[in-house]
Amino acid sequence: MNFNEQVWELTKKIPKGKVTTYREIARALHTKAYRAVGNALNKNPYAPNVPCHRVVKSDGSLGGFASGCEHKIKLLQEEGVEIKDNKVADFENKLYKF
DNA sequence: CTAATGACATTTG
DNA sequence: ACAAATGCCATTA
Repeated sequence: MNFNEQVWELTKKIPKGKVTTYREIARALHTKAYRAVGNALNKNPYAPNVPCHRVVKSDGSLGGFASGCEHKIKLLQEEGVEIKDNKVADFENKLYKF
């Protein structure tokens, strides 16, 4: 319960034009449950409230998304994040650290 | 309470 | 470098 809320709160804190990884979120929560983080975002009852599309995998790939990763790619590009071959360009540069 | 699952990550083949 | 297997944590059935 609390865990998911924490995940969503952190996800909400991600500034526009930046991205983060499930691992980073888990680390911010002082845990290694990147799996659970993915699960939390998957449920994501605060769909428009939480920009889950800014959360990507550790290698910069978008990972899986509920409404098609293609749409998320477009959203990220709108926010200024360039996507290259299903991966974030300048990933380390755009990566948001908590 | 036990078992299965997933929007992951890391190590092997 | 790519594909498959294994490990992880919290949630859900």
